[in-house]
Amino acid sequence: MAERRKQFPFDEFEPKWQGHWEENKTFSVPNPGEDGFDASKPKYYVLDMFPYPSGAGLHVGHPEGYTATDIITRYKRMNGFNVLHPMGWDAFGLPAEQHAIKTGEHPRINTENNTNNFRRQLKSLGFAYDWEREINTTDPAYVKWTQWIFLQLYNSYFCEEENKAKPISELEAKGLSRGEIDDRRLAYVAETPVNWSPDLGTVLANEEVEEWRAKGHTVERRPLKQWMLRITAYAQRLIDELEGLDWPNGIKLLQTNWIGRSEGAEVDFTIDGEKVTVFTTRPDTLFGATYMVLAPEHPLVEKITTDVQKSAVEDYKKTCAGKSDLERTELAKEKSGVFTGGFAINPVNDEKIPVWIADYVMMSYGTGAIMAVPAHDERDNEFAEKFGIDIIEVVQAPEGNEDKCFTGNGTAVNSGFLDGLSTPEAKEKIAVWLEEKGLGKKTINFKLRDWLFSRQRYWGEPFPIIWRDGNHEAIPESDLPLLAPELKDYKPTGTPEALLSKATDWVNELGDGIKRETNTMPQWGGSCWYYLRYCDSQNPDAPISDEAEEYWMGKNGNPGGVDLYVGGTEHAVLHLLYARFWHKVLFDLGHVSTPEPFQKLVNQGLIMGEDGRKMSKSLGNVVNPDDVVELYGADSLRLYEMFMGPLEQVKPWSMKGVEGVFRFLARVWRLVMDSNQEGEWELSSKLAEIEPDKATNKVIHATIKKVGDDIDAMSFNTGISQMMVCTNELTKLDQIPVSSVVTLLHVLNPFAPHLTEELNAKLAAAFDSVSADELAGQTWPEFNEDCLIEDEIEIVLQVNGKVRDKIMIPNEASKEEVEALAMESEKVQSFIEGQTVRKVVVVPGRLVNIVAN
RNA sequence: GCUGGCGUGGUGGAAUGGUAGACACAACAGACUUAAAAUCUGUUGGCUUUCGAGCCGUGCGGGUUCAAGUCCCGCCGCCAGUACCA
Repeated sequence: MAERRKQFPFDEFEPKWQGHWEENKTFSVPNPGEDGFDASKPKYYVLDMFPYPSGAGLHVGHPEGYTATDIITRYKRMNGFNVLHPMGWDAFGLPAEQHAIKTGEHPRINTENNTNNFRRQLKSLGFAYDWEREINTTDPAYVKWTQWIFLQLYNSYFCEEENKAKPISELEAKGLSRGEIDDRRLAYVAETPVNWSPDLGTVLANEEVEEWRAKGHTVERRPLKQWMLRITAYAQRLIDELEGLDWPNGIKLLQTNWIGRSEGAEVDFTIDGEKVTVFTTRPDTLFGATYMVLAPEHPLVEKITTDVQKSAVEDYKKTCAGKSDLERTELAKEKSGVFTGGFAINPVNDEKIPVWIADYVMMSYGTGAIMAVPAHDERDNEFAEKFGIDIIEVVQAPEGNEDKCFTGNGTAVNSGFLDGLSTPEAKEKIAVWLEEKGLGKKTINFKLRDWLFSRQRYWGEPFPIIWRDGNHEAIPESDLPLLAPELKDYKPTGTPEALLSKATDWVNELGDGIKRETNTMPQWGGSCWYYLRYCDSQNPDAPISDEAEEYWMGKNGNPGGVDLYVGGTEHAVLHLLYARFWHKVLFDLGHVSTPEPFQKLVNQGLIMGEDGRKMSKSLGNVVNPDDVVELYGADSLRLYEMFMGPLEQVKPWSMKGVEGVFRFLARVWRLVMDSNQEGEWELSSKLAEIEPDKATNKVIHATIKKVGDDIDAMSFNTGISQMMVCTNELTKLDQIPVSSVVTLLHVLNPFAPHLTEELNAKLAAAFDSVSADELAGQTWPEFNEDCLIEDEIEIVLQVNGKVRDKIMIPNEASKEEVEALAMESEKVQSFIEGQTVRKVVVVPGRLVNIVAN
């Protein structure tokens, strides 16, 4: 295959057209108020998840989603939309910093090299991006606004009454103290146990821990003072407002579960006169609580532990503290715990129940304390059996249920005043009772934790914050962007001290005992709002102008601004949740006009290696897009990625499959071009400016319709197969109507833009009837329903559901006529001979089913 | 364990409840060629066949329907996410 003869000169015309598009800024789209802006056109915003420009370059997975959005972009343009289709770089991040640690080189250098390579690769695929809007999260001009948004968070609080963020100045006006105000900011400082990775030299968000552990780094927990973002304030809205979005149900569910709302009640127990509140979703089982468990880190543990138990409790706490979360889960098979020696009073019956500590109770969820009901909770059951604690049944299972530990809804028993009530009724009654007695109340708990937002690395946005007398303060907006100083080396400090603390001059440059904050923001910062910046990427005065925001993210009745967002499932939770959170804050503060960022979301499926396994360097099954472009051209790569199967599906790569679509494109080429004696390409002699016959017209119009519908439905693979059918039909003709070929080129253009532009230009040069305008600027061909109507149609004849014959009947035949014609069929007759016809079902235009026995 | 998703030829896949396997890959046969590549044409789910055709077939078992790959119930298998969330 090394010396394959090129079946069409893609290596000549692809770079030519790419250069043409670049020079002419074909896909640049002006903003409202700019030259050439056409306000009469509706907008369509198609967004790709922007890549992290890694050293490995583009992977074949990238062009999968990018080609899909590119097809939509070109199709929408041809259908009269102003289409915003931008690209940029999520360029902060650990790999660049790891590289800097190794080489001593500033991470910016490596990042720039990688970015240049990515840009070259994307341009070689002919994507219709508006490169004028290109952004890079590490650009000072971009960092400035990321920091600006952080300050919006810093200067806001969440107003419970109005369920929205409001300016912190309102609290100042109310005369709240500094401490009270700082406690309510959406961006705040807290001392919390964090995931510290000594070899990465940074802390990680809970959500990131697994990823870096998998890469072989160690992560341990330790308490540290960190910047947090109050995402929990938005938990309910983040669930509720998923409703109006056109997202895959699986992703909505994933987010909902991640936020993890659960309804229940808080109940106050007392231990030695000390109040301990537990959270439970089953207050109806309160009479069955036979022990209590506190998280090992619970502040009350020390107080209630008896002298006898002291050393056992201390030992247990030590073991837990030493365990990472991972180890804690790995050991989850076996319950462990220690009795504190203390007892709690159950408020419903004044029973004394033992208080234990166990690592199956988390300090970070609920109140860090539970009432254990071993009869109706599997974990408590396992624990109670192991340690010989009483198990009292308080919910009677419905008839027939044999579960050893019944956790469903039933009827309350052994529960005093609750006896005989159904579980929901009992929950209601006990809640009222608790509230009346001042012993508890209904509550809602979320799994979602506040977002740990600081990192100790270098290659990220510094916080625009200074410390004065132990208090934090925002730096003035006019001082943005605040850029990190140059460092002599990028090695981790080995302590949780941030890397920027090495730059002592910078830290202290403001004098007067003022110190700069030395933490930096995580990579999420830049990626949380990049879709907004694209709308107005060069604006020096604001992250986005109101006018641009209203047009591109605009109010068209949808809650989400971006019309279509395509990317991998790996961002199903974190990125999408974080971006939604920021967007909502900006919405509350009046900076954006929609409550949600992304209206429609599509996840492309992973592309596996040819061996069916995940592509990886170590398996040697990675496909480099550059190689594919070299051998078969960009159009072939684009078309193949769309032809492999449904976009959302996981599917294996096949070089043979690439050859298949390459052959198809070669057939399209040969519809127009022929090689002469000298082996040069010349216009095909079969082309003629003739009216297409009925059959040709039918396939052409069927193709216009099917391809258009399939692009709308993002069923690209079936659209391509229709174009293959169409091409095969045209190839068979002795005389090929030029108009039909031109139509085919129009519908193929979004998929294979280079080839179609080249052929269209060649046809335009030879035939007056062909417009010399670029296809990219032309409109989508009109589809004529009449062309699909046949005089005669084929009808399937079934007897008892089995196909027995096919007949041609006039298109306009009535139901009765169709039935009569069906009964005349000899084959039908032979199958119903001697039987009684019970029923005849006629499906117009399709089939007749005769039921007989 | 829980929550999603998926099971269709040798392969990727196609089928508003209405002809299962479109389109493509691979394979085989033929044409062109000294030959190969490329290209073009044909065959290609299984079984039976008197070559007319017949029977079976969408993971397994049931059901609804004139009609089920598609809808419902119960299993089995694979993939992904998640992990003691009280």
